[in-house]
Amino acid sequence: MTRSIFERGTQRLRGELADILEASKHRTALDHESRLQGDDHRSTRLWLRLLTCTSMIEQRLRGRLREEFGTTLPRFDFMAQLDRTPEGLTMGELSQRMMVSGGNVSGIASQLANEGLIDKRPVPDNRRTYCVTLTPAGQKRFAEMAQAHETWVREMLEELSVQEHTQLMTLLTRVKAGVRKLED
Amino acid sequence: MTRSIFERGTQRLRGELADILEASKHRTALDHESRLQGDDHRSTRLWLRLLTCTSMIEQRLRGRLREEFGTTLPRFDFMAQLDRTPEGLTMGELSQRMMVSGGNVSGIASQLANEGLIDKRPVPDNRRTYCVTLTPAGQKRFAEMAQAHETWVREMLEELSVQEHTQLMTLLTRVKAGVRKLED
DNA sequence: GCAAAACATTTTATATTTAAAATGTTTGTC
DNA sequence: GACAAACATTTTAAATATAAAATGTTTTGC
Repeated sequence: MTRSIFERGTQRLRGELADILEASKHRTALDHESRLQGDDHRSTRLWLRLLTCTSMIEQRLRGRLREEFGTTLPRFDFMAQLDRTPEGLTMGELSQRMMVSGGNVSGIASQLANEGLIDKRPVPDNRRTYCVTLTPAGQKRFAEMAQAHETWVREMLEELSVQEHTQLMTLLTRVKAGVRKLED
Repeated sequence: MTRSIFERGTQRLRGELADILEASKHRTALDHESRLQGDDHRSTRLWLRLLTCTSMIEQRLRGRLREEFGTTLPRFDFMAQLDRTPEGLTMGELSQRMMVSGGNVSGIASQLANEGLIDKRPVPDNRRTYCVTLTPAGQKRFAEMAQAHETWVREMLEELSVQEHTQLMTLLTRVKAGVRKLED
């Protein structure tokens, strides 16, 4: 594999890069990566690219969910987790899986409970925890949304070939493992 | 830094089975992907993997910025964008680059202005816009944070080889382009 | 010129999110 | 059994986020 032009490190190539970035400003939309400096480390570049991709997809999904189902991404995520586990989840498990704080889950749960989309019943042998499940109405509602959601996601990622999907998945597995390793 | 499950010691006196279950829980931590069903499309799997990676990195950075600099990710992002462009940015440009709403940028800007970290001065030939720049104090503060920030990001992504970095970057370029194409 | 449209920003109202404190509950130790 | 520690959850306060309305300003089309 040949070294990237960014690593040859001559002043001239730096200048060329600056020109390319400058020129592309006019046709390229602005995003998180616009904050990059010429001397930023490739890890920073990669992180901002990752953040940009996720933000773009997230905003598109959020808009669609609001327009077509009058709901939000976190509420959809909450219901998706429950749909996956019909036997129910505790608030703590939901918090962990959704990767948000416990207080956040509490708030969303009381909303969904008020709307009759989820059930929250005490567990006999542990009065600290609740078992949260989708109600039949919640299951029905989620099924409709899930289908649309999958269509939207496919639409956004269908540019990639099956092989590229696999490659990207593999690389993200490595990222995930690397970050997880730091969490102990 | 949270201690591992194995070091907590309070629940050690359970059966062998419990330990095995506990151990396997630790191996595969829960996250967004836990909601996946066997029949979910690979695009959905990829999206959730992407979301998980971004969330993990985001949470780590947020915690560090709070602990070590008493600030937040959006404020850091705001300052990073300004540091990139010493000639200044308008509120609208900041909103676009940070990929958040205009009202949001307004709020963060007035905070940072109150703290003397940014300057917001009117532009002579267009009274609708402001030119926002870092003050010298803001530049100094940002420089300290940026160095730490880069270290944290490198730490999280250093598992990947240079080649993997490049591959991942390339694939995310394709994702970005694919999503952008839908935005009109 | 002049009205209408487009623009840049702020304000408003509401919802989301986090960290941390508060509230009960269960477990471990002696 | 007593009691401290760990636990699961909710509540609180502050920050962040959005969408939409409001406020000025500039541009456009006639």
